[in-house]
Amino acid sequence: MGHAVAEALGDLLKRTLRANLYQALTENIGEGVDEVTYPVLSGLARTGPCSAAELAGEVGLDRSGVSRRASRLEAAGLVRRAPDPDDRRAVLLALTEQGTETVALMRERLAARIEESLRSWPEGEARSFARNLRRFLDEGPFKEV
Amino acid sequence: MGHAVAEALGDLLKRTLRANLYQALTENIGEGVDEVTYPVLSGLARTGPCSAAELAGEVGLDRSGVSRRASRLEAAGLVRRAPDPDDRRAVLLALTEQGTETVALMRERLAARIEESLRSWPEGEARSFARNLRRFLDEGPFKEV
DNA sequence: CGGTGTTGCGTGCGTTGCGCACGCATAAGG
DNA sequence: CCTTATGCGTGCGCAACGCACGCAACACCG
Repeated sequence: MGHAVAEALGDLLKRTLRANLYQALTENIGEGVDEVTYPVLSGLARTGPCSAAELAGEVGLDRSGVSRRASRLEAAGLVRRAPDPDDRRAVLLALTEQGTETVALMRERLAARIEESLRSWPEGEARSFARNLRRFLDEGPFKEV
Repeated sequence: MGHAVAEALGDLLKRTLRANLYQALTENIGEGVDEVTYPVLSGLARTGPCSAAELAGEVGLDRSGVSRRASRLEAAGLVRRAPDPDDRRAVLLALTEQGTETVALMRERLAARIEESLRSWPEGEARSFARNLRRFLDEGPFKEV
């Protein structure tokens, strides 16, 4: 049982990484966002405005890497650097309106692909799969790893 | 529905990548295998003895990269380079006995972690989750991407 | 109010892995 | 036999990463 899930997860990772899922999703979406910068963009959408250091923890990257990626996104007009009013050292990264739209669009794309492939599933199974996947994430072996 | 799955998948990828799952699994396992070389080792276990070029397609890497990684694994005694008896240009990569044991051990580790976290699930749900995950992979949007 | 340690940020530097392309050895075909 | 194609390893340039430095701004304290 564990083996079956492990095998499937391995395949999932392999395929997503190999195929550069991000690359497919970021195709024709604009100049600044690519498979490299996307995680920062997406992470920023999850966290809301925050510092590069916090975002680094979120996306599992060094602070400097986040900063550099953010610079690219900033140049593309998707991310804005704003001085923290409470601390003049700090810089808050935030999505611009265009950035928000972009990440929404990409999520829409991904969701559409998934929805499409779930369409042929019995309603109940699709629902239980979604629920179980979420549960596996929340309680499973990757909870805190 | 698609959104829920998309969200969960995003989290899954994020966590596995961030946490360097490979790193956790390859801990204390020997000298030559690390999170970089593991995919080659694992891919070789799937394909059986084959050329670096084939393996490259399997793991989604350039042939040269596979060759270099294989060299490391070879130095560690986990992979063996053998001349192809039918074609003296060709080189077949194959797992040594130690390599086979290593990949088996790592899979065991991963499966154990998953098994552990599935233990608290109702038997039927765990089974259906495993089945649906596999099905999602085989029929889903990552089928050929 | 000056001084000292701390925190947050950007960036230079060395390291690492990648893909591309070259050269060499062998196979295949006329 | 000579030409073309195939398979392999490796040098090279590029990109991204983490580390560590320097600078600016806070915080605490005598």
